[in-house]
Amino acid sequence: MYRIGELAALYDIKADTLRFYEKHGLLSPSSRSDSGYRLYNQDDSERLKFILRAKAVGFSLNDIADLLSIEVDKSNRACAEVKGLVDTKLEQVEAKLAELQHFATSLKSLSNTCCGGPDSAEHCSILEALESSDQHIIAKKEQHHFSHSGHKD
Amino acid sequence: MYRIGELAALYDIKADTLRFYEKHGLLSPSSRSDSGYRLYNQDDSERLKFILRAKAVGFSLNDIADLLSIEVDKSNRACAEVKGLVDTKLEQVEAKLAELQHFATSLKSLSNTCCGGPDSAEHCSILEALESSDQHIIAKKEQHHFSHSGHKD
DNA sequence: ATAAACCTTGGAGTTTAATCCAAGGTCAAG
DNA sequence: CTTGACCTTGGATTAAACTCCAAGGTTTAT
Ligand SMILES: [Zn+2]
Ligand SMILES: [Zn+2]
Ligand SMILES: [Zn+2]
Ligand SMILES: [Zn+2]
Repeated sequence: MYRIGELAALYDIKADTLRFYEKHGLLSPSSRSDSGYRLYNQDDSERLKFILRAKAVGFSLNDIADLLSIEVDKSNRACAEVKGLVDTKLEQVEAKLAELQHFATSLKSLSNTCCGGPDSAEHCSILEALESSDQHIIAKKEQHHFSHSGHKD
Repeated sequence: MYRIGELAALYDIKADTLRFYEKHGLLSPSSRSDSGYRLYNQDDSERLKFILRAKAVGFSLNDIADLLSIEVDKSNRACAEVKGLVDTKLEQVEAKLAELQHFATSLKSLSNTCCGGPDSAEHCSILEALESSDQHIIAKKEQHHFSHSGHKD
């Protein structure tokens, strides 16, 4: 059993955040002490881990609440429905994954166009790309800024 | 040349959002009409595309402003420094990518544990996982909820 | 038995990223 | 030459997700 401060410390968040999650129906402590202190058990802790991981990958608390609260109506829902909800989230994750991969590729080629040398960035191809039409340069792979006239690479 | 409403329509955002980005130093129109209307050119449009893509993958506007505004001090910075900043962002993207992949894997095995059938989700393994220690079930791949006693799969 | 370090509640304040509003100026069409 | 769709500014409001505060109760350690 963890008190609120202990659980918060365990995940490096604030106790306030846990109270906030409780108020918004994401995570309630499974019990309270005689004096009213919140007491979280291992299941609560695992649930928090799930919430934080979902949050870390860009789900809103509302998204997460949807996902976690399917169970309220449990007996009136079919497995198909539940699985559908998870699969919808999965599709969203995969879409985000694709975007992120695209962006990583852009950044990688942006990085590749630059010599990374110690001289002035006056004619740095990264800056040239960011100032105006990045797509132009980002689209060309392995360019290694040949156009760089300000200094030798 | 696009007026504010045109550019906004092009990217399916509000004109207000463009004014907001301008106020926060992310994107200024390259010119104004005689009457003071904002006029955006193709470079502005490409820059907006970059901003929106960065935003879509989870960068805050501050992150994006950092990335876009390296150029202010251009001549006093070395290529190494500029490249370093891009590489730092790239590392962040790759970290996020890894988290997202982890999460997708979790969701996939969560989905796999469920039969997806038309019967009551009373004993649905997805719900069982979400109610308590998800990690337990999420860790086991290809489980296909054998423990499902509520109905046949 | 009295600090120090925790916890309780309710409510206010903060940040981010818009989004809306009011009062007015501009422009093309009929 | 007026109507309607657009634009301008500054300022207010929203929503999400915290974060902080005040006034007080509890626990633990000396
Ligand atoms: Zn260089
Ligand atoms: Zn460079
Ligand atoms: Zn089933
Ligand atoms: Zn199921």
